[in-house]
Amino acid sequence: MQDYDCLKLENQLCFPLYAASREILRKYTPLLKKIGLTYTQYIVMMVMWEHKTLNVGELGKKLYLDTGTLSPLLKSMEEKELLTRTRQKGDERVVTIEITQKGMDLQKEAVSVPEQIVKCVNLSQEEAENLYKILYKLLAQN
Amino acid sequence: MQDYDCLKLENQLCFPLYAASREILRKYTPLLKKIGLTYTQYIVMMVMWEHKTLNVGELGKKLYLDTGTLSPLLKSMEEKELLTRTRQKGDERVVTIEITQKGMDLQKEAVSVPEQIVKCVNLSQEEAENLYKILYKLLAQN
DNA sequence: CACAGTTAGATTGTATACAATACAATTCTA
DNA sequence: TAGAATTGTATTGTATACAATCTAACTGTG
Repeated sequence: MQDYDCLKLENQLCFPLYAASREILRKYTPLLKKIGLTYTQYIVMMVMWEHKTLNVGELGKKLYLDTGTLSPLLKSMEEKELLTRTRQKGDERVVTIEITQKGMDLQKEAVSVPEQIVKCVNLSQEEAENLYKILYKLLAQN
Repeated sequence: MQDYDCLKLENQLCFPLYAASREILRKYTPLLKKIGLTYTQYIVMMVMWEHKTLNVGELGKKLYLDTGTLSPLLKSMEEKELLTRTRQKGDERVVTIEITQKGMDLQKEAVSVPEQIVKCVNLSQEEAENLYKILYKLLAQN
């Protein structure tokens, strides 16, 4: 006689993590659409706004994304002239990503996005900090 | 002179949520592959193991998934004979999902999955409970 | 220097997600 | 009760994710 409680949805920690992630993402989508970005493109831009130039591997490490996701994503963002892709002299295996002026200009339009998200996520300061800490602890285990 | 700190990746709450969700999912994938399931199919099975029969709408509400995801998913699970789909008599719009014997049998093989996941997620009891509570608070805001 | 091993990205194949739209069945209402 | 809304699913189109595989470039070694 086996106990299957561990297989109940409500006893899973992964499920609310997965569901909450998608719910929040769904809130971003319409806001980001106004400035012509998807969520994944948005987090790439956040890194690029801060660092200006980075190679594909470094970007992947920061975003926890592999090249199967990044390669086509970066290609399409290059077509939209948000960034450029150049093979690195000295080591042709490495592709350097650099933000363009057009990409930098987009930052001004993006500031309102986090502001609007905060409004519809009602966590106390303490809960938010706690969540942040625990999630980064999870991420550090890789 | 604008302050763009709110657009730094490290100041986002959504990003670690999104990244941690994918990291955990990545840990499930190889384990679930052994019993022939993907993660999304697994959470459908968790609901079906508990409820045996449910319609598409109810399932979507429990899993926070829309029909665009569920329809093809349930169809492929029917082909694998894990469940059946039947139009409801009395209201032909409703599709009733019912778990099959083969689907029920899979539960025995699945119990080891959460056990193995727990081993590679190192949170204290308190952190886990806290995370659980905050995530469900987020989910309740929809 | 030849070449095995490694590394950085790109490609392919499979499986989601979800917005937007479509559609058929049901219910409401003038 | 006929037509208008509503409801429950399905379909289409777009954009990821990631495992697995591939390929070109680089590196270390005898």
